[in-house]
Amino acid sequence: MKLARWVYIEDVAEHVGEEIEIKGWMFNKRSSGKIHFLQLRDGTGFIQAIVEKSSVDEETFKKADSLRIESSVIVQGSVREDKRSPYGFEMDVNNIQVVQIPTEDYPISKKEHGIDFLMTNRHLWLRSRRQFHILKIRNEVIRAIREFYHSKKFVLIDTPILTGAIGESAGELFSVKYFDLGRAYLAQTGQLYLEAAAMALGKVFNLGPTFRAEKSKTRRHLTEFWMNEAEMAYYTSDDNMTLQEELVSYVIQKVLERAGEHLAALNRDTTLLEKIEPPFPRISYDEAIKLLQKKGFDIKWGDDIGGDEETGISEEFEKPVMVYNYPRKIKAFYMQPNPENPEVVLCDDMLAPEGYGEIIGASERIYDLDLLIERIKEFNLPVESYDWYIDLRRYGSVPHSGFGMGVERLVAWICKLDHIREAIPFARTIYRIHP
RNA sequence: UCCACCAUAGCUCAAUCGGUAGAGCAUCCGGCUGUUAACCGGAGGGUUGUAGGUUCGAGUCCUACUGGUGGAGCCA
Repeated sequence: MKLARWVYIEDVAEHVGEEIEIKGWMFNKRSSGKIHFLQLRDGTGFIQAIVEKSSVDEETFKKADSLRIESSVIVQGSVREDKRSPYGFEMDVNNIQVVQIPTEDYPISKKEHGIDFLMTNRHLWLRSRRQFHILKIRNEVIRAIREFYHSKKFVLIDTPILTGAIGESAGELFSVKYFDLGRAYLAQTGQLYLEAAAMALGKVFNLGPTFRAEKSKTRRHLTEFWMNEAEMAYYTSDDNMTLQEELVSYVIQKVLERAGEHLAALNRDTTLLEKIEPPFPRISYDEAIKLLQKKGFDIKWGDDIGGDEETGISEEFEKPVMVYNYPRKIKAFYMQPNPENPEVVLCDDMLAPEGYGEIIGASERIYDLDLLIERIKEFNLPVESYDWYIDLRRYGSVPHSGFGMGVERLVAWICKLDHIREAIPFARTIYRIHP
C-alpha cells in the first residue's frame, strides 16, 4: 500500500478531499453486488466507507466482499462531506489492508440481545455504539470531577484499598488473606483516611474503587463501584451542601459542553440537565416526612427513607434535592448531633431527579473525643480498631464535614440508563465476576 | 437473607385445551451501484437448562436442583 496519512475518524472533517488512512474495525457491511458500504469505527467515531467496483481494482473489491463483521482493517481513500451519511462524512475507498478476518461468527448481532448474554459478552459488548457513547460520557464525568477539585485547591489523597480496620459500620466486607497479619478488607469507604488527611491538608478528595459485599440485587447497586469522597476541615454541614451542589452542577455543565454529541446519540433529553445549577432545593428530614405523608406514603418520623420514598420526594423538584438532618438512630455513628436537637444529626443525602435516587451521602463529623467514643460504644463497634481515628480528636480536633458521591449513579442519571451496570466498563454484581 | 419471575436453534422470541418444533436475525449459496438494524430468493441448523414424577402422550402440569433477571433490606 502506498503512503497515506493516518487520521482518526473524529478528525476527518479537517481532511476533506485528502487521501487518508483509517485504522479500525468494520462493525457492519451493506452490499449491493457492485458496491459495498463498510461501516467502520476506530475508537473515536464512526464512518461509512464506500467501495465501488467500477473505481477500485478487482482485488480490492474482493477484499471488501470477504470482510465479516468485526474484521480489523486499514483503509485508504479520500474523505468528502455527504448529507446522505448520518455521520456527515464518507470515505471513497481505493485500497484495503486486511489485518484480521474472524473465522467465527461475531456473537453480538445487529438484533436485540438479552442482558444475561450481553453481560457474559461484556468484553465484546463494549464495542457497541451505545456503550461507546456511555463510556465517553463517563470519561468526561470523571475528568470534570477531578477538574472541579483542583480548581477549588483541593488536594488529591489516594486512600488505601486494603484496610485493616473495618470502615464505617458492620457492613459486609470482602476479605483477603494478608500475610501473617490475618485478614485484610477491601475498602468500603476512604472517609476515615480522608478525615486524617483533612487535618493535614485542609481540603482533600479521593476518587477510586470501593467494595461492598452486600447482597444487593438492584439497578442501583454494584459490589465494586467508583466513589468520589471529599473531606473539608472547618466546613459546616451547610458549607458541605454548598460544595456538593457546586460539584454536581460543574460536572453536568462540563458533560453537556464536552459530551453533548454522546448524550444526543443516546437520545438523552437534556432540557432538565441544562437547568442544573446552584442553588439546589434543600428540605429537612422533618419536611420530607410531612411531604411523603401528604403524598400518601405510609411513613412516620424515625423511619428511613427507602427507594420509592426517594422517588416520591425527588419528583417534586426539577433539580437534585438535598434532604438534611436525619434522626441519628438511622445514620452512622460518626455524624455530628444537631446542637438544636440532639436526636437529629447534621447530614444530607442528595437525591437525583428522574427517579435516580441517592447520589451523595454527606455529614458533618463528630470532633469531640468523648462523644465519638460514646457513639462507637453505642453502635457496638470495637473501640480498639478505631484507635487512630479516635486519635484525630486528641490533637487539634476541629469541626469538619465530607461526603461520598457514587460515580456510576451519577453517570446513570446523566445518561438516563435503566441500570448502573452499563455505567462502568466491567460491572461486578453479586452473581457476575466474569469477564 | 427474603420475595417474584425467567430458561425452546448461535441470538431474540413463538408454539391455543397436554397431541409429534416455528419465525426473524446470524451463517452458507445466488441476485442487486446509495444501502442506513439494507433488501429479494434458496439452504443447513433442536437431547426444549439438569434430574426425577404424573400421563396413552409433556416445551406445556408437579418436585428438586442449577444458572440468570427484577425487587426488598442496606447503601453510593
